[in-house]
Amino acid sequence: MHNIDTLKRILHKENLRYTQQRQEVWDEICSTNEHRDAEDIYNSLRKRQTNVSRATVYRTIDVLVKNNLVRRLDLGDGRSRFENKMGIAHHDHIVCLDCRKIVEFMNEEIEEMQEQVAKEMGFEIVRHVHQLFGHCLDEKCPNK
Amino acid sequence: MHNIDTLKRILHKENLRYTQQRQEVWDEICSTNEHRDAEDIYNSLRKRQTNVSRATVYRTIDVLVKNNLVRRLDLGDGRSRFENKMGIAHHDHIVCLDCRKIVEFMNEEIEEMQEQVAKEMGFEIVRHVHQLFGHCLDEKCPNK
DNA sequence: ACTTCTTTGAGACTCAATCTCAATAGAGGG
DNA sequence: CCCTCTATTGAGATTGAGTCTCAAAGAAGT
Repeated sequence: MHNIDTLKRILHKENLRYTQQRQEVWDEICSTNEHRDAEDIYNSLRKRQTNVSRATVYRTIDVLVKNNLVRRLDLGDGRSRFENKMGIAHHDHIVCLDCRKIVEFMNEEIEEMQEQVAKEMGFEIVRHVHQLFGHCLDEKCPNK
Repeated sequence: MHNIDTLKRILHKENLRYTQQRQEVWDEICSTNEHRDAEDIYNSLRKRQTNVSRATVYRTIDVLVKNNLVRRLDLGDGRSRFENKMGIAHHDHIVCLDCRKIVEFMNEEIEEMQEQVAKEMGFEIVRHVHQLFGHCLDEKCPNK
């Protein structure tokens, strides 16, 4: 699996050591496309007998985020969610206020307008947050 | 000052009593257009000999936010900022990563595209967060 | 003024996240 | 393969924004 090489590469670049724990955290994050928080990831690791401490989970995620292997998502509820970013195209999120479902969207025109706006205001954008919160029209969603 | 009536109106609507402390917090928030956190507001009150407890500041802000007199801003750094919303048109924010300056922007086209996207994904938007983070080109800004 | 019910304030508490520091373990050199 | 030098780890303490508790103070109607 070339995920091992990916991790080794960025750890080397950062002058950090390749350890079993860091590999476990990275594997766990790569194992789904859900948007999980650090506690979820920690619990998933424990559930499969892999003991990595909470502190190490947080520390490793920080390195992965810094190196663009993982994306940090702040939905304003006080805990960060994380998603694997390897080979994943840029997108933003829509969140259902009823069922907490998270859906991804991407619109090239919005991205461009945003650049345009920043330019007009005298800014060079480094990153942006664009989240839509509302009600999904899914049958299975509560409040329907 | 008709800010008193505004506050009295919403407190009455919420079946809450009109108190000196609530008036003080509302006055303080109305006194500037900065984007301050709860601690800033609490400190400003103390500085002018107005003793309102931290708990009351938080509680009052919650009522004001719920009733659209105040807007809560989450810039992802772990504390909420607040801005007076009375008669202020909708806008989003650009934040300078160097000098932490916050500038407001509003673009009708982006707002529309956003609605369009949500519709396509089967959502009815209630609110959105759109923030741009980058470097401002201001002379006085550090890193320049 | 009296009664009822809400609000307030001080400090305890929560919860995600970070820090501390002794014990453990990579990684290169011999 | 072992040794040394550091980085890393884990358990638990700590932080910090925000919330909760509960006795005392204060609105508001009668």
